[in-house]
Amino acid sequence: MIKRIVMNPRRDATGADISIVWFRQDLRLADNPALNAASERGIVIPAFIWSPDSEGDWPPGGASKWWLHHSLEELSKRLEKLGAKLILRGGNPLDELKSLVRETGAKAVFWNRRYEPFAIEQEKDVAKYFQGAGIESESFNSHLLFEPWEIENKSGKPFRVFTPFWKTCLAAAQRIQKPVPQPAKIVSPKEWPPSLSLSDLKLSPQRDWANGFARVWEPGEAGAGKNLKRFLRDSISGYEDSRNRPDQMGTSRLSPHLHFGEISPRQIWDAARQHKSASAKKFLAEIGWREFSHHLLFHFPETPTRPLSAQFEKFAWQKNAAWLKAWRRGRTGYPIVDAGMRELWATGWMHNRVRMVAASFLVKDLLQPWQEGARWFWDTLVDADLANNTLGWQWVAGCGADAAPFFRIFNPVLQGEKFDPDADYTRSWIPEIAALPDKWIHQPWNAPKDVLSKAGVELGRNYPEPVVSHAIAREVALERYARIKDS
DNA sequence: TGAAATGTTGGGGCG
DNA sequence: ACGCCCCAACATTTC
Repeated sequence: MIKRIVMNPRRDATGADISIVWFRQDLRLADNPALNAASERGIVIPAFIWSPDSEGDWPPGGASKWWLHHSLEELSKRLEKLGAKLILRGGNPLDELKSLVRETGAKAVFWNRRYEPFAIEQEKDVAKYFQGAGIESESFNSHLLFEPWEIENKSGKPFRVFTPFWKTCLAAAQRIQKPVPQPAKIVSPKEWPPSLSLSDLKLSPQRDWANGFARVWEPGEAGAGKNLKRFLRDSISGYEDSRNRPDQMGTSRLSPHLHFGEISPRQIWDAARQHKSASAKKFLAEIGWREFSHHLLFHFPETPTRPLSAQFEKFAWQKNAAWLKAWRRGRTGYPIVDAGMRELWATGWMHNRVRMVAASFLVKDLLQPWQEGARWFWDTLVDADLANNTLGWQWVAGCGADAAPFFRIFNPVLQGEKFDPDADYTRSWIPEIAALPDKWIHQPWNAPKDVLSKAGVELGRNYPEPVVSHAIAREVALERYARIKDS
């Protein structure tokens, strides 16, 4: 194909080609193929466009915005060290890219692909426009190990079950590309186009509720690297067991870094596969679940709001605003559930084991639609990711791909006793019952009166009575499930 | 990446 | 010594 030459009077005086790198969920310099493509070509204009109105029904929530603010700050600093600058814009992505091309005389636009339905449409529009305008545009995969259309079962359909999906991925593992190093230098234009300042994007919370976040998290590429290093050094060998322990630092805590692309799955794959243990395989399988969720969202774009299993459309939920509120606030009266919900609120994250317990409780004990839970997580998680969040909630509700059977109902008392045996986790998030002995801390309503009063616990006053009885709620849930089962 | 109900087994107390 | 019962421990089935 012959490239059309576009004369532009404002071309950079050096004559070198100018390319825009449209940063999105790839806020890193290493293993960033779009950035590398641009820097190999010549002058690079790195740009981020804040466009919450172009995110379908899923504009980033408060916690995500907090993270994004700090991640952009870090990316800016890293680019500045290379003599470059991150151009910030707000508005419709295509309009802003058009302006940037016009202002800079850029000849090419590069980006790394996303897989949410609205993001795919956005990219199609951008590619189509620039093709028509004679500007080169190219997108790359850096967000997944494989493209969703590359992995299929023998009849050419997407997998709906994780194990065969992941087996197929592992069999194709030699196709996973090695991470590419970050460009040694980035050539800058003589003059930078206008940029908003970070504070103009208004990503930081008005009220200062995110203090707890900063104590736990270090957004950005450096923080991602530290977490990976710490995990590989301290935790991967015991991961099989410790991953289920919210009272321990047993997980990688890479989820928000992965969501914002501060680290790529290829980098994680490359680093972790050196470890040959069963635990390392388990960890890589978690990267596999992330991969699976993205492939599913690509193939089934309705699933953020609609159950993959159609019969669940008829499930008789029992909407109850008070119960939903109690769950959100961490006031259900079930300590392990409340601890998780408070950890989420305070830090923007919840341990995965506790996510399963808390989610199961909302869906199966409180009979609230899983979409309500997904929406709350979306607003409060720093790692809120449409693919992962959707799969997680549909898995818990039993209505998605490779879902837990509906009748698999977590008992919050047993889960607490099993996975937070010393109750360190529960006590740290629910100080009002911290003085209860281990025997009763996961079920304070069963504690003898004198034990409660000795611990300074007055149920219904400083800690709630259970919002529902688990034993009864379980029966009700099973009965409602039976009603839709064979339809 | 469950839990509860139900079934089975085997040791020990006891007549 | 033997059979019976109880029940804990474990296994299987069911939801």
